[in-house]
Amino acid sequence: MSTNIYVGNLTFDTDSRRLEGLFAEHGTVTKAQVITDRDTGRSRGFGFVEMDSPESAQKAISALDGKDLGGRQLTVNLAKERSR
DNA sequence: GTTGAGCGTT
Repeated sequence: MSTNIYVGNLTFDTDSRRLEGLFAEHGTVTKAQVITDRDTGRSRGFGFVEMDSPESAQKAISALDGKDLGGRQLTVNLAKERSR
């Protein structure tokens, strides 16, 4: 099982700590990171969150996927492997 | 506005 979560369609003002706070409402967040472009340093509008257990991750996903945040509907699902 | 990095190879 995976505890790695992808969070997309974020507003560009959303940061890691906001993600952490959001997911912490549904489980224990072990890591939270909003991705910024490595080359330009600009926000990419998505991030990743890791929970302490698969059940927490799933719970957070079902609870937050499709949620409206800052006017945009969040895309939340299990993250894929780093390579793309 | 959509799936992470950096370095040689899961």
